[in-house]
Amino acid sequence: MWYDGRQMSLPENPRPRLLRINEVAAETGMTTRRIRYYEEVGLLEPAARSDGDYRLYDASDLDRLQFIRDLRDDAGFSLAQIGQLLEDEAARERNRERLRQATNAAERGLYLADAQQRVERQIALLEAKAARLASMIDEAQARLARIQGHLAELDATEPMPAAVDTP
Amino acid sequence: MWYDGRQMSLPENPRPRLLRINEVAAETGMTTRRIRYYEEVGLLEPAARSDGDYRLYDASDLDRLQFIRDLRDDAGFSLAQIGQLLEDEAARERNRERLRQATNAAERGLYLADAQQRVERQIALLEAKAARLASMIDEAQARLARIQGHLAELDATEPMPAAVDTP
DNA sequence: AGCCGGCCTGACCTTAACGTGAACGTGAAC
DNA sequence: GTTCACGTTCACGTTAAGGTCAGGCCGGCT
Repeated sequence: MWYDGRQMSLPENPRPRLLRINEVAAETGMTTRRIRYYEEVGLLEPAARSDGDYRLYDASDLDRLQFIRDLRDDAGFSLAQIGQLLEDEAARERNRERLRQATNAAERGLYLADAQQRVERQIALLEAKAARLASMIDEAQARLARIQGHLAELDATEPMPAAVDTP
Repeated sequence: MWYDGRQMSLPENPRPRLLRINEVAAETGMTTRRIRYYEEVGLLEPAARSDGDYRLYDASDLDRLQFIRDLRDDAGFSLAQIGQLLEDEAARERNRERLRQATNAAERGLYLADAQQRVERQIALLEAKAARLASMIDEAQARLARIQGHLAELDATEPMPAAVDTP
């Protein structure tokens, strides 16, 4: 990649530091297979490929992978749902490019408005899930209260539930 | 609320009205196969079997099924995790029996204390999940804020994003 | 007694989400 | 230039969570 010293002219590059799949796996705690699988089902495309077709990931790919894992493990979404949440990878690629050479402000505005919509949808879905969870917690607490009520009732009529010990 | 078929003590039996699997399926919106599968993996045992080996479910079974579905669909737990949450079915059966002939108050107290512990564990797990979800929502809102910040920045330097129309 | 739909078990089929090689190319080191 | 760990694709295996018959009993009605 760099041995060909040419190109990437312009005012000094911030050295993107692309990672190969094994490093990504180490950093995210996922297996390489899993990362490739996510690509296979369209969840993320590596930022680039090396000369010899190695996958090369950048920081945004790492973030995306973490996000996918959170959505799966914490929020419990299926990969299909996650795919919908993240919208299609093609659009992301287009946007990535569009932003990179964000020639004018209008284009940037379009991209940002799009991103805003997506994030808003994500938040809505997450909040819906959180609401359902909250109501489950409410129910559980109601059950707990009833149980504790019964216990109190017992304690009132009985002297001791014989739990500590009586020599 | 689901595992205590208590009350109904003494005077006149309220005719338990047991349901066959198809009725349960209709009421819960699940398939019969699914209900049998949950039994197969130890999530719930029907309250009884008929003379000819038909599964017969009572109200507490219905509640438990609903609870299982909530845990799966809303909270996103796997059936294995749900199994752990609900503790083993054998214990439940023992408790059901223990309670039915709740001879003395001390026994009732033991049962209730056990139930209390279980519900407390359930609540803890649900709240942990809710917390993770909440932090994901926070992150998403942070992203949203950043995007909106960029948009505001654009609006400030640019006259119009050309969205309304200019004749 | 016969009917017929519901129920039973058992067996195989399916899909999602990976795991586990096989066979072969890469690339930085020695 | 050979080595050897790492990478690639392709293919088949596996587990969870059911779906879908098949063949054979119930059971309520006539």
